[in-house]
Amino acid sequence: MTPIPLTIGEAAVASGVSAKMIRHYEEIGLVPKAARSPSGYRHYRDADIHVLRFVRRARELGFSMKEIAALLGLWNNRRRASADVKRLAMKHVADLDARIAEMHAMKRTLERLASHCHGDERPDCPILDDLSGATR
Amino acid sequence: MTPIPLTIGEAAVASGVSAKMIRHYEEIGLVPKAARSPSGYRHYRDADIHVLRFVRRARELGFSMKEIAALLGLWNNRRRASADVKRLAMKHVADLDARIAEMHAMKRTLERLASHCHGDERPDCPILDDLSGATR
DNA sequence: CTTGACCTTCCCATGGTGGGAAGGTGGAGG
DNA sequence: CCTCCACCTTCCCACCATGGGAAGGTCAAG
Repeated sequence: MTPIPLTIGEAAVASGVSAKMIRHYEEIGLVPKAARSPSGYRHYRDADIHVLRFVRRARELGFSMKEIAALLGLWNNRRRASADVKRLAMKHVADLDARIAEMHAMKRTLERLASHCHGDERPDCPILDDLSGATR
Repeated sequence: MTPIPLTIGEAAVASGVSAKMIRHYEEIGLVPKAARSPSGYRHYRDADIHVLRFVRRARELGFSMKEIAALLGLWNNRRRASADVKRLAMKHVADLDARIAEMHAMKRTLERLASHCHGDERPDCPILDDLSGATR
């Protein structure tokens, strides 16, 4: 019943983080250095997989590496205040909002320009006119 | 009345593209190589500034460098079909839509998690629970 | 014992952008 | 004319997150 540790490839499958990225996360200090077998192979236990999954999930939610480092710190700190976690999350929501608004503005502009473009064989095109600075 | 060419710094101010980026655009072949003074200084005429402004505007609308290269090609091709421009623009709108949807999904998830987080001194926090894979 | 799948480290690429070092140029004021 | 400063040049490095691939070591199955 000794828990057999996983190799990095198995850990990648188990966590959903590529082996490349696991090494990278270790290198930049986001996750602790993995234990090594006598021959130098990294090996991973349940707790390590857990951390990797945490990182993957946070990436899926769009957190930056710095934010994830902070989240991992809070996760590992049993005396954290949930307010700190919430603040970090809401800050990220605000960032998302800003980026969404920016892209939405681009989208609106493009749709407006495209709606005036006949989109046929003729060369004249309000989209290019806008880009070239005409009539602005 | 000979048009005095601008230095790269002046071109940067006139176009809104930093000198760094002007050199970069030239290096990757996005814009043609600038003419040079005898001492090697790049110099820019109105037409060149026009191109740089085109690039800046396209970047503001979120087009990638590859897309901008294509747009510049169409811009310079008097026999272009406006349909080609429109297709490129609408493809970009679709890309924006996809990214917006992705970020919106992140936002929704985070808001839901945060709404269940009391955000006070206590350590227990549904946000961290979700990230750590609990109750999924 | 060979073979093939895996592991290791190392370097390079992406996409845009910026910082900065080391050295040359140009123009204005003394 | 000389000096000074702002500008120009090229070159390398950094970011963030990820992937590709080379060269060489390891392990297990056949």
